[in-house]
Amino acid sequence: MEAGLSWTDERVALLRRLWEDGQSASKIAAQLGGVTRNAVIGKVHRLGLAGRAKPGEESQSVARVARAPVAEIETAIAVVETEAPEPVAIVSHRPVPDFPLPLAPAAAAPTPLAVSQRVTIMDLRESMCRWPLGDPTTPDFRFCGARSITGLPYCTHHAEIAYQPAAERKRERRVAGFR
DNA sequence: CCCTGATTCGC
DNA sequence: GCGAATCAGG
Repeated sequence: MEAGLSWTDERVALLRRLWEDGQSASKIAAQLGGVTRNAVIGKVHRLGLAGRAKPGEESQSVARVARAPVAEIETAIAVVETEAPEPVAIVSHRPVPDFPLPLAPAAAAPTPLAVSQRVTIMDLRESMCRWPLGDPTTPDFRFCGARSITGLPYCTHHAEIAYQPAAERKRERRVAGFR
């Protein structure tokens, strides 16, 4: 689904705005969705607007130093609602509720980690837990953000919830009354 | 190791 | 035109 992502006028416009706004290529790619930072950089060059922020000089549009990150979050949300590309696809692939399940796994030790960093998609990086917290359609939507297990999209805590043994699920399903 | 942009080059 | 791979750097 949504395989036809390309540089439409809208996407190019957004790219221009964000790039000139000082966003890094990777962040722009995340907001656009469906493209990598390389693609963004490549496009930026083709558009002939490479190289902003010279290390030695600059400071002329420092007026917008404190931009509200809200706009960025909104764009991210818009993407979630419409195409839901790579970076945010995980929001829907998990049929598990976003609250701790009431089952007691033998040693009920929920893993003592620095839980709840709560980050926006802007601060979410590849090595961070992508467990969604809250409503993706509201500005307060966050991701867990804790250190994720290498190779997995979740931290140890959320991985336990996400990847439950088949046996556990069967039991739950029966309890839930299915079939 | 995390990240950044720049460039090349096969498609 | 596009973007993965690669390069160069912080």
